[in-house]
Amino acid sequence: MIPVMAVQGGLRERKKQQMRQLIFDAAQRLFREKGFERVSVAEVARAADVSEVTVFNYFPTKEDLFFGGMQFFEEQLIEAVRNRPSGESAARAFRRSLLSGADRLALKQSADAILAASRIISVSPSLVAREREVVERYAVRLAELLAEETGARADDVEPMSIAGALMATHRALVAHVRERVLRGLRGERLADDYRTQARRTFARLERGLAGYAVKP
Amino acid sequence: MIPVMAVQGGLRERKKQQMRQLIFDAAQRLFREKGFERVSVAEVARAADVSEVTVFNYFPTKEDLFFGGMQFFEEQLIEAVRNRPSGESAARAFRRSLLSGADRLALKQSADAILAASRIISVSPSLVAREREVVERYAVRLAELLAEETGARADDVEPMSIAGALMATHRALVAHVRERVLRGLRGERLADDYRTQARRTFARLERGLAGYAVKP
DNA sequence: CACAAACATATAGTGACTAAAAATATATGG
DNA sequence: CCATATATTTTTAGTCACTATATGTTTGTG
Repeated sequence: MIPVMAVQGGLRERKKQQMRQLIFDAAQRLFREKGFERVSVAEVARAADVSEVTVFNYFPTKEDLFFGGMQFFEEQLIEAVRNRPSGESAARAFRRSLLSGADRLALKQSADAILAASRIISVSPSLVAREREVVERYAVRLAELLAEETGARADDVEPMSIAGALMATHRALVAHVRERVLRGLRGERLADDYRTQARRTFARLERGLAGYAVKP
Repeated sequence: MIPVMAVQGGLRERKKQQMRQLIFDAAQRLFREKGFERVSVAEVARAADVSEVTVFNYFPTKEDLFFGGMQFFEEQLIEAVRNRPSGESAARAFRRSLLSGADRLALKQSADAILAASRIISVSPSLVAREREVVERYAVRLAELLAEETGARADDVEPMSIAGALMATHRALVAHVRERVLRGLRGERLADDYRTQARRTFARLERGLAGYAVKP
């Protein structure tokens, strides 16, 4: 007998979604109250009124309880490069995608969300490590895309080097914004600061490092 | 009473060195035999005939048992940038330091060491994570150096972006070499391949990304 | 040799994560 | 509507990295 694909509106499927949401919400609340490291998975399980094993059933690692189904911004960056108009370089598309996020940065709710997340992430080695891992995965994907488009050989270093450089720049910008938000910068001034930094850094990358930090 | 700095040749100090070496050697042997994940710290302790707590006394994490007191190559990269001759850019110094390691790569013992290490690291998520962490630490240090030299403001993105780009390139080269070594490439052909890749990638970084992957 | 400091060990515990089996809920064919 | 297959949850038991604490042991010093 062929197993039927779970019906969208089936009770079982709905309960699963609810259960997942229930556990996730409980976890998020606890993390915001006490920080990531000071909440145990057992505690999350108790708060959601399920067994510890069930938590691991929905979220394979504790870090997943924090990042949840978060849509990573890096996804957009890759899509922007993939769908760039002809005549545009990969770096320019990457830059464009980064800058297109600047407007949202001015919103109060964006800054608040960044603030809340930064506070929790920055003091947790395992969350910081997870972020690094995620960025690296996207760097590899971007490198694959670049390799394909430029017709580079599968083991050429150039695509990965450039993908890594672009992702490193993205990360540096994220770190910068977090720092600024933690220091209270908000609204248009935050967005402007971000745009300025992004433009300056990309100007350097696009123009090349040959002229950077030449010893006098 | 002022505590006297431990005498170099004191018995206590010597025993400590020996103990450390004993534990480290036992760990290395086991890792090479069975891989990193399939060796427990308790196992290392038994092999070295010490208590588990003592192992953690000398090596705060299991990963330290693998990397030990390894002198990270990244240290040299930063020193090369710091001590570069006048007229030379940071990227050029970085490149020079990377290329200066090419000769050693041709040595059989280098390739063997790389092979052994790659095999163990690549299949261990925690060792891979540790490597990422180490590289990031050095990227931050390099960024600090660049910021100081260029007189950038403490929170400017540019230095971290460029340091990240350089370190990403270094990592891409390392990944490439490991791949090649795993596939059996050795000696001068390995070194030549490395040099070629390094030169090509740096040519791109130095010339700038504006002309890279421009969509037709 | 006596005594203080450094060091090793035993013991007990926390917390993330896994394997396996039993219990419970849901879907489905008749 | 019921019987049964299937999915999901829970219980239980365990592994492993790592920590805290108390206690024993060794080494340097006056």
